[in-house]
Amino acid sequence: MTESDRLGTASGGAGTRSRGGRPRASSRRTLEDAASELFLEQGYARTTIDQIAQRAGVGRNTFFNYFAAKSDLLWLDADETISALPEILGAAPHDLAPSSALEHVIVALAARHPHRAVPIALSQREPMATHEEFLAAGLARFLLVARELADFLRRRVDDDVDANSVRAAANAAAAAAATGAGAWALAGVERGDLTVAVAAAVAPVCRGFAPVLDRPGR
Amino acid sequence: MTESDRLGTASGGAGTRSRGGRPRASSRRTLEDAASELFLEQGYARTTIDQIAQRAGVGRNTFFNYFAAKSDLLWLDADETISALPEILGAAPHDLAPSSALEHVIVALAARHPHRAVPIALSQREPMATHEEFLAAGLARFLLVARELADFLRRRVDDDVDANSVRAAANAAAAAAATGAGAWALAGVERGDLTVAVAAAVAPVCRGFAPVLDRPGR
DNA sequence: CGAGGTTTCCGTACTCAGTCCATAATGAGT
DNA sequence: ACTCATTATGGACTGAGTACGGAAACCTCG
Repeated sequence: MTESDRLGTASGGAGTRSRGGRPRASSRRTLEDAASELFLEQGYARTTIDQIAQRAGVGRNTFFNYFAAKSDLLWLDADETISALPEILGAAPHDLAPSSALEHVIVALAARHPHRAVPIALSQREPMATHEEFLAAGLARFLLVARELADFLRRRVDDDVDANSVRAAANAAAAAAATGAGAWALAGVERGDLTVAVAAAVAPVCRGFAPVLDRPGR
Repeated sequence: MTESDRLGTASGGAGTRSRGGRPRASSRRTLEDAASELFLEQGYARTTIDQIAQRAGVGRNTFFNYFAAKSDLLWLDADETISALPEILGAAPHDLAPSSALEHVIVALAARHPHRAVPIALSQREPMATHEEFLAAGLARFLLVARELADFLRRRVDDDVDANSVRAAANAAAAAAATGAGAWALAGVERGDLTVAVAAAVAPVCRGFAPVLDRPGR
């Protein structure tokens, strides 16, 4: 159950198998491994889904049974981390002001990320089209995180706080976090700690939104 | 020259025609109009590039001569506004602190946008895939704006300010602006002023980054 | 006027991601 | 054994984006 429900994935995780039905073969990991190998050998752009499925010894349609798009393969590690966000949101201490809680959960999420997991698309020379595809797929992750952050904030904030301000805070903080994470990922082999990069980027945003979010009345 | 160079567009504007060569037919506007009609009639998803080209009385390849992707048609108005950003950056008063200048230029850009121009993809019921395609294409615009803002900031900021902080500020401010613009676009027929929506979203970010950006030394 | 040169236009053909559908396989529950 | 739910698989299809080659239109220089 480590890999709860993925993103656009057609319910890739076998978390909630009600009962019955043909059991999933272990195709998911096989597909991931085949894709990783091929990406290292030929790069992402020059690897087709047919090749991945063929090397995994599986039909082409089975690929789409596990992944909604080819670009999902570029975000496997990030998805793993992101899937822990709800748990982190639930465990956030209640004595923090909303702006501080926002900063806290983002840093906690970054701390959860395995240190070596940097997307394949960045560690290899890829054509520009691949880079754009990578970013577009990342946008979906960004929006998912930002939505969860906004919901989290909305629950913690006084009722008279503008809903648009809440979303602006969540999106701006998420963008700052993404910037920090991007800088971390693009740094050389001796990149520092992801947590500090993210924290440094997010802190100013949360400070700026503190007057807006933290108990404007009372 | 109103429409300088577009985004991925294969140099759509006839701004820098060195000399010679077959003159462009007036295909660009014809294609835009044909696309608008078809989008209203059938929606974006159910409209193929073949149909657009055919209605415009033009070959299919000519379409890609003017637009790099189908999704570019969803951002024509926004691109028009964004193309004014360099001019706005150049005209920003020099007596402003960097964080205030950042806020100023973003609001000025929003003020430049025509009040009625809201993307077609939002004013019509479209399948989710279209929405995602729309957002992915918007990401390219976002990154373009954020990069220009970061360059602008880097020029205005003291040398000892961390480059990553500069990019975080630019990205967070751009994300806040995009959030405000999105809320504005999604609001009903009686949406208020884009400028105030963007200003309200961006102001806290700039306030938060002020201690980081504005003369840390001296 | 003609000869390059350059750019746009157009048709054709191709690759490949993603969708749809019908069918078989595999197990659980009864 | 029978049903039901789920997965696996194969085949066919759509449509975006690319590549290439050649024709048309206009320029400038001789």
